[in-house]
Amino acid sequence: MGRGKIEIKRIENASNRQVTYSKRRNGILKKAKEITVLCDAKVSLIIYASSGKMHDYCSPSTSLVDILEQYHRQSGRRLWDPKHENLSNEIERIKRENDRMQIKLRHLNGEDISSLNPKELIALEDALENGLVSIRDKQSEKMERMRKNRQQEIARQQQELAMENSVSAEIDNYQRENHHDYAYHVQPIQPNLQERI
Amino acid sequence: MGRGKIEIKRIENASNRQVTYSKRRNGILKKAKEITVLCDAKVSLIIYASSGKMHDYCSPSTSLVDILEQYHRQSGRRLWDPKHENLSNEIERIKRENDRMQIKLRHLNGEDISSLNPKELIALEDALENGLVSIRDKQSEKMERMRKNRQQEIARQQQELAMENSVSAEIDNYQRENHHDYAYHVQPIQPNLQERI
DNA sequence: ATCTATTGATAACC
DNA sequence: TGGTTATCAATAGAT
Repeated sequence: MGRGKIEIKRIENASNRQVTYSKRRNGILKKAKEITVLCDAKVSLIIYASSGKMHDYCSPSTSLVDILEQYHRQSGRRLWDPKHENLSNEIERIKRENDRMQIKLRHLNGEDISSLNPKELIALEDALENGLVSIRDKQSEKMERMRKNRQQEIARQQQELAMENSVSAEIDNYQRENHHDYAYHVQPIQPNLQERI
Repeated sequence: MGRGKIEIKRIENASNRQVTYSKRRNGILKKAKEITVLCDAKVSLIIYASSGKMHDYCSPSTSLVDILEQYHRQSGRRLWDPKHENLSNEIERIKRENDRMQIKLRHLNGEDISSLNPKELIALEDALENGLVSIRDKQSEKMERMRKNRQQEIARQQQELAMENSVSAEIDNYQRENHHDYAYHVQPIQPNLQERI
């Protein structure tokens, strides 16, 4: 229906396709609304453009969930049971992994180890020892680093002090050598200059 | 469209309504199919007559589940029943627990411990030490038990042997004291009785 | 978006 | 239901 007849096959021109999509989509939505009003029908309509944009209609007085539940009952088709099953399996898988880890943790805490054979006990002992060793290594490494930093800081402070002392000494020298009379007047005003710095 | 224009409102005549429903339903289904072909659209359409009879269409190359999942993602509306949500929450919960345990295990192995503060490191060290201590305790306890069992077994065997010896001795005595003549006849028939017991 | 010639859908009828 | 047809509605192509 239009200026010319068209074949029902994919419209190759993308822009034409988009225009047609938009017009027909509105048409279908309108028809859906009409049939619900005219005939007391319940309609659920979901349309996706190839772009991914979605439009939907659901007759008033119901919800998509209702309609899908009815669909589920009437068609016998399982819409979300497969998903349920997947989720359940996933839960089982994770729970098993959980249990394994829990047992491992308990063993590492020295609990429930009666069931272990001697070989397993030795492996467990080794694991604990290795853990302990690497933690102590890291700790002493850290200590060492801190000690070094502290040492460097002390050295730095000492150097700073030495530098300051030498500057004071130079000032003293300068004053003694070049300004005997002047220094004589000044000193009482700042009696312990070198000790204060 | 038809011999006369109609108002879009519920058709009161039930039979007319049914006819119109049937015709329009086919119309919508046809339009749905057309738009999927013409425009690469994905369509899910479910229609219920007021009688309860259902008709549906879903564009090929997808399934209703796919479309509903996409709907779920895009609209954010919850289609899945609470059961689903519960399962999802359960999975999240278990996964979090899993992660926590995984981290703990790695820490106990001495891995990824750079992020721990000194207090945590000390706690970890203590935990490892406690584990080690209790495992070694259990091991030595087992050893002790085995040693004791062995000792008891030896004692039991010794006692048994002593008992056997004393029985032999008694038989010898008996024979010597009460049946000198008889024993003299019998002995050749059962020559080594005391050794066999 | 809007227009409109044309096709397509369908209301009334059988 | 299923078919016919006069009429209305949707829309293809153009602007």
